[in-house]
Amino acid sequence: MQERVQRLVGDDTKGMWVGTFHSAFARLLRVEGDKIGYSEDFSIYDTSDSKRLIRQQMQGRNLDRDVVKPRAAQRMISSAKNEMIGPREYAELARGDQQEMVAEVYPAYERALKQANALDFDDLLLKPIELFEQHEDVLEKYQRRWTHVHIDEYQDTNQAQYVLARKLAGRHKNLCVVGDDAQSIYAFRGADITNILNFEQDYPDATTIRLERNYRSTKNIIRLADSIIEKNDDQIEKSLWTDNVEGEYVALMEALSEKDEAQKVERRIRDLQLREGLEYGDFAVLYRTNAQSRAIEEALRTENVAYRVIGGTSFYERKEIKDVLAYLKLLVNPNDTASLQRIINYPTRGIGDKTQERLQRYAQQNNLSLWQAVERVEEIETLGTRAERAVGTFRRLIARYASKAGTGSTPPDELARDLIQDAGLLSELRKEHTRENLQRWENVQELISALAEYVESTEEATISTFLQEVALLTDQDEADDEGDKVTLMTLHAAKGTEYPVVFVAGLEEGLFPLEKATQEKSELEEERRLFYVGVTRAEQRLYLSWARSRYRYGEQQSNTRSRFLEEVDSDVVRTEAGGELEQQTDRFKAGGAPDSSRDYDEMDPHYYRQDLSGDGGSGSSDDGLRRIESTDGDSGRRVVYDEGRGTIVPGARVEHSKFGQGKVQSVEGEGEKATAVVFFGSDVGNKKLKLKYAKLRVVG
DNA sequence: TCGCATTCCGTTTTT
DNA sequence: CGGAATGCGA
Repeated sequence: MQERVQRLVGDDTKGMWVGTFHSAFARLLRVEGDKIGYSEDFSIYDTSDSKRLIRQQMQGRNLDRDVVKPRAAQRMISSAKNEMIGPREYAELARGDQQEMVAEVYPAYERALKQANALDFDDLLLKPIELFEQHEDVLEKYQRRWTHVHIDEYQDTNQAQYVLARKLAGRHKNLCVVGDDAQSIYAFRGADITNILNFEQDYPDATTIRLERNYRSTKNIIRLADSIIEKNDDQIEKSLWTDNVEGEYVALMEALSEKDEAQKVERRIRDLQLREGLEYGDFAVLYRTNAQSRAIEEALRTENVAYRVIGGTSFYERKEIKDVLAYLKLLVNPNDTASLQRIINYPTRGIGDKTQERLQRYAQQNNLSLWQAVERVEEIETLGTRAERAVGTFRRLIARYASKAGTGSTPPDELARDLIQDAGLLSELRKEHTRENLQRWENVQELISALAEYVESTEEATISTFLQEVALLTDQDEADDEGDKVTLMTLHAAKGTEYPVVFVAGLEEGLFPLEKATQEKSELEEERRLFYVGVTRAEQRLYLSWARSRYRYGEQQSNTRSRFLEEVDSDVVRTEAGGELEQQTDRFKAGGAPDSSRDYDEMDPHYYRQDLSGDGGSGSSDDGLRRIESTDGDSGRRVVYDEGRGTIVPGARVEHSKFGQGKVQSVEGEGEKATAVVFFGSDVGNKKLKLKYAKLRVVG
């Protein structure tokens, strides 16, 4: 992309910039932030830093965490910011306990951020708007510098990005956006599809060019994609076409468990690689949630198939990395309270909860940042001598390195290495010789190397710029790791990529679409667009897979296959055996279908007598119920199928005293805790029932 | 204050 | 299941 843009613009790339909104405006704020009260060394807070700050504000004000948890509060505040609703306006709009409490925390959170000289992700867009509004001249400067503005994936822009684009393009009116409403998958984080839908109204002179020819995929894949997206009511009419070949059928793979699914994927990859001469780099495995990567990784690892995982707990999200980063942030920006709290007592140095509380109280009372309180330990009367000494030692450690960093005489990587050594971080990791600790230690070394490399390769590199860049790394940045490897990622991370062979795994009700997203039409349609995004990543071959059972929350859960599979054009799909896809178009109608026993027959407990992993066994228990057990391979987890309640299985038709007849969608837990999700027709919808209480009668 | 044990709790998806 | 938050004894 960057290359292509460069070719368009020519060699004179002065003033040109390619990247995300966030990193563009973070850099802009570095230069211009002082005009609205931020020094260039501001910290960038990720979601967990924000959460930490919010939790603290709630504690400070004695707010009941049962009403709103910090995590929820963080999300609510973030959404508000995405819609450009400030604390004052929020307070006016707040309705109900939760929102009213958030209304109380929101302004305090904003003050805390300010005091920490920190910006959260949302601020990186909001503050530039503030800046442009208060300083016309700055806006003008950038309008002149960036005479043309191009925005890709415009369907994923939010309100703030919309305003920024409008402002920047305000002078030259050279704005070009590319987007596809069918690929809008970020509504949950404030992306506003109306930005793209109303573009022609907002810019009446705009020319619209429809891109309806697909150069990527085979006819079969496009037919499948079309059949998916046409189920959405909310969309712009398009007719896609391609000159590409018909191609292979789309294959549907059915597995017994997530492990089985992973193995099937792995075998298929190796098979294609050998027979079709494909490389590992030609394959992508896509899934709905990051947790699903584990099973697939395991299968690939056992067979020595090289792979890379995009996203998930990425390198920079690991605890040990965040710890080191927190030390570095503190050097650069001592008022960064979230970072200070993170490491003030890690490794433990005698500054426990009580001492921290007292520091905090002192800071609040004297309107100081936490670090400023640390600097004045001697004045804090509530502290004993032992605590005072511990805090003093810590203060001197940080101050020593901060001044070293200030003079710039020591190379940043060397400074960082010495600091974490002195702070005891390295010896903490060497304390116990476990494999995990060794890995963590290596990760820390890798971070330092990354810092060294960054300093080497970047003009005017400082620790501060490094930290700001690192905070904004995206999944896509991780992707260009070289090497011939299978790529594993979430469907969200797959946006904008393409691969000869694509697997979309985990097509099960409750997982994809996610249970939570099935109630609201708009959310279900977003899930469907996500499915659309997934299948349109494929160039040559597409595999869809689902597993009859899957571990979730450490419990085994049985599943029915995703409703999306019942919706697709079955003419282009074949099962693994080469058979046609049998769809159950009526499965969501409650009235009872002629073939409704089909699922049930397949779910007969005997079905599971087939050994899942090679070393299973069976047994019986003493409660009078016959059970079939198998031990699930290396995990040693016991899989128990309870024949006593046996008939309540996915697919079974049941009757409830209040809701009437319905169809079991999934069953979770066992014994006392067993629950089932039952669909009672479109009026009632899905209900989650405890089998212990809900007396379900099996009918038919 | 620390360290261990126990309980609790959750999963979307991400800049 | 696994990580984080809480509780308790030393």
